[in-house]
Amino acid sequence: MTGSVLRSGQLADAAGVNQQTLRYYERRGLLDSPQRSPGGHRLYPSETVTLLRVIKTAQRLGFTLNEVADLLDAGRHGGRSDTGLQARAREKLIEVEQRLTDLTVIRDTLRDAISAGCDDLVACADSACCPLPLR
Amino acid sequence: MTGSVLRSGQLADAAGVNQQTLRYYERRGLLDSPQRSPGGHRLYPSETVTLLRVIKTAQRLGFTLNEVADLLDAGRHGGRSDTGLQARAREKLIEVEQRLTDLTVIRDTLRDAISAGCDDLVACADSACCPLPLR
DNA sequence: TTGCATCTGGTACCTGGGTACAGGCTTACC
DNA sequence: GGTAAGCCTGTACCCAGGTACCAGATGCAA
Repeated sequence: MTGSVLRSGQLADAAGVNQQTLRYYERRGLLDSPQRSPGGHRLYPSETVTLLRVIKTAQRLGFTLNEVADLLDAGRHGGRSDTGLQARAREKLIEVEQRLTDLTVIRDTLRDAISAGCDDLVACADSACCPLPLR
Repeated sequence: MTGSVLRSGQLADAAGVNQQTLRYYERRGLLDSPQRSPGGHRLYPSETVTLLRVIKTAQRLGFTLNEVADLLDAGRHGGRSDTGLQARAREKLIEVEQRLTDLTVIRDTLRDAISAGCDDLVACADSACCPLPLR
């Protein structure tokens, strides 16, 4: 069932990814070098579609491609929990929470600037009542 | 009081910015080309320190340098409110709120993955009970 | 066998926000 | 007027995550 083979265009279509991106991921170590046809064309096992979905999911969770590559490696040769997904997800969660905090401050500041009626940054810098944190 | 003149190194120090960044901002249109000494050295009016603070503040609020440049231009030749800070801050607020929503989903997903004990992305992709949105 | 779609490697380019370096000129201070 | 610090231009490079283009080779069906 999963034994079929895909050419790069088919894989790209199936995974919703640009064909160049496949070669890029191969260079980055996210995809193994696939089998080749006698003429040199790449032949991917169909599981690669799943792998690409995994990569895209991890990216959406905020992992960089380097981190995704590490994560896949850790999975491949059964690293224990200090390098596995659990530990890394915990670290990433902390990063995401920090970013949420920062963005919340930014949102509140924008709201303050809007309700204070600020309409010119340079003028605000001279005004004592502007809510913007002009350092 | 504000009539003094700064050389680029002094301005960079006063504003907490790299000296190359000043030239970069000049190229990008954020800073006007300053006066020059007879030998060609840049001489900035001391108000430029304030301007740099304004730029840094706008950046912290999530505006790109292009947007900051527009914002400064709008302030300079008194554009009315469809191009002023008010309108742009409202647009930026919407972007920031969207980003907050996205990041909240990401945070919740990370938390789910952690509490479900996921430790291998590829294995999770085959498991029906994994909470990760492997599309 | 012809003809078109697809694929190849290599290289260059993109956005965004800078930073680094080289080789030469200017300025400031003693 | 010597010397050291500071500044000049131009160019190249960095990060991340791709995308675009090229000429030439392959794959596949009729």
